[in-house]
Amino acid sequence: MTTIHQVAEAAGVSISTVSYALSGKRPVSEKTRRRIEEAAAALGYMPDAGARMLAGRRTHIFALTEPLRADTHAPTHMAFVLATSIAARRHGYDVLLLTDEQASVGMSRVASSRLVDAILVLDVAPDDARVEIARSIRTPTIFIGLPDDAEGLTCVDIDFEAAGRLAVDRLADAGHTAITLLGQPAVSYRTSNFSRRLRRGVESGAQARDIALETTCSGELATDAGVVRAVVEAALARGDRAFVVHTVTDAHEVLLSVLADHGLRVGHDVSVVSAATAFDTSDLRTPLDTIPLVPSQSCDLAVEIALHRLEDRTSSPRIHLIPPEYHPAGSVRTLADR
Amino acid sequence: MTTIHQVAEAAGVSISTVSYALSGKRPVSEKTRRRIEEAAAALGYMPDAGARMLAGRRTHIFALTEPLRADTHAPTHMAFVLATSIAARRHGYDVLLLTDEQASVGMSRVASSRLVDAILVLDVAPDDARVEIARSIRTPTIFIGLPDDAEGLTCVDIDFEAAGRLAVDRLADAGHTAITLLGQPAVSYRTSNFSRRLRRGVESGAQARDIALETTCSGELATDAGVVRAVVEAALARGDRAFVVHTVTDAHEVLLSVLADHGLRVGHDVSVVSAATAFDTSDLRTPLDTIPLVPSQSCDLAVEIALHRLEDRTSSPRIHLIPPEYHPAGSVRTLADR
DNA sequence: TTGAAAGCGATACCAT
DNA sequence: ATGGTATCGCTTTCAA
Repeated sequence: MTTIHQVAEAAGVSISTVSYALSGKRPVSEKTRRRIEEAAAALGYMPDAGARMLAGRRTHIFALTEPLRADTHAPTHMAFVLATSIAARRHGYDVLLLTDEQASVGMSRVASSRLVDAILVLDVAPDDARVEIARSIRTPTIFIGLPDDAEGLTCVDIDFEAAGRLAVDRLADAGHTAITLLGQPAVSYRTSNFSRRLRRGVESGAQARDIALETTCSGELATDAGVVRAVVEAALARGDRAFVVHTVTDAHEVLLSVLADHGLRVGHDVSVVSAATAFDTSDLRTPLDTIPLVPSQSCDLAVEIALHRLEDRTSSPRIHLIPPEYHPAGSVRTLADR
Repeated sequence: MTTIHQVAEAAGVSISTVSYALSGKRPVSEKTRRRIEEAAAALGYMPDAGARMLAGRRTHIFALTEPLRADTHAPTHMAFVLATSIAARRHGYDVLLLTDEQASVGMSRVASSRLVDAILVLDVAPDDARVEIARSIRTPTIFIGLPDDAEGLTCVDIDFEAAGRLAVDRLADAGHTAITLLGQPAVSYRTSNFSRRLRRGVESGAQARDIALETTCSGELATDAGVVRAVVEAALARGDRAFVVHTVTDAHEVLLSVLADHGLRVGHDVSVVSAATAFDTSDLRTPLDTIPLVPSQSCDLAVEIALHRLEDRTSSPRIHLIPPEYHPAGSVRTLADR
């Protein structure tokens, strides 16, 4: 093992100079800095993590809590974990996993043992148990998602309400007067807040634009092709020609296949907007207008806020809502087609 | 923050006694131990992670490297991460995530900074780049999976070859003389070793039992319902009435639906064994005999081996293959049905 | 611009 | 059975 002493000796300087040269926390003459860097590289020096944690005020580790619920959509979840990890590494941070039902206990543990500098909370439930833990510890905690009671918390999330309104606005602009929301499985409205918020946005958007709205679920526990098919058939029977889709891939395909069965051309006879989807809709048979859910947006911001909180301990909690983006792909009919 | 000194003072003993009492590494009289535990609990004492890492020879952290490839099956992957995390926590260990393409760099980093005591390697590819990294570092590294060249490595995995043979044996015992292996998507045979090993086991089993074998893939890049349907139709046309299924959920459903279309009763007219599946086949319309892939089996063992390696640094690398288990559910025809 | 040295908070050895 | 203390390798103040 190479220590800072050996690097110092090799470079002919003191250990403090080595420390400062490598951390950049104090100006070091160009020449000695190069010597130190060369020595460090030659010896394969890497500061001891434990020593750094003990002496410094940073551990360079974030905890990431993720309560793997049964209804967790694995691919989306993984995308968030990956995005968080990449964002953290970009700032020299590693990610410690706090999985399973022990997430709450784990938070207290890593906080009081000073194992991590901050905690990032994924997959936030409306009445998340981690909320009260977060309030009880001094370790900065950032929620990626919005619980019902966010008092005193720092949260980062997409503005799902705005996303819902945005989707409706586009459809209303295209001249539609009746919209069907093809929503998440019913269980999602019980366990997640983002689905509710999106639905609320769609509802308020419809009200504001005087649109007739039908909101539906894509199944009970999971997305059910039969349910989706029935919902779409009913919508078409009502005369609805505009859909806001907020669910997983499969339902998109069912929707498109039903529309095709009816000989309806997406972007001409009917309009479809896919809202808050984490996957790539360009793989679908018909490209869809999307309001994408980009994990890196939330995760990058969460990491930055965490770091900022470490710099400035006095900065106060806040809710950061990221404005939704609309990505057109021709699936909403234009004025020319009316 | 509570330190060991404060606990010592509160309990009226020295810090070394506190350390020993809490770690149990030295006998401490029943009475003083209770006093110490009470004081620690009252003060909410939790040893400082950095100090422990520096002073002790353990960090109590495992690294878990996972290269999230495009074809990674997210739910299965998550199950392995969860199983590892649970096994680690059971021994007082936390799990540090090493994601993305930087997995190799990350391994060297956490090894030379002594951030972790051992590294667990998930989702092992046949020619995994992490193999050479593992050979170049001193940190004990356990592969959960088997690379082509495992020389000098410690690996834990299900014995997929035995699983393949087992599946064939059961079908042969039931009197079948022709079997179709409904395999993974083609890409899987390029990126994973376990699919190859299972196929090899099926092949050698078929040879040993003098069974006509047809091996197929369930699509090119991903499981493709059309391909699966065609494969099953072809098998039925050939007269095959026995299937070994080794792929994800969807293909199972397609298989069952085709069989139903033909009026074939699973467990009577046809036999089906699902091999090395991580998901719950009892959700299918027809329960299937399975040779389950239980993540906790591999992960628990991997963690135990890692800990053992830390105790006894001289213990030599080894490949640990876990024997497959056969779980009957009535989907293989019995003698009575012939 | 650089160096010396005081901690950081545990563990574990050496005493008693 | 318990206590004193050297030690781990770094960060950071204080001095020069």
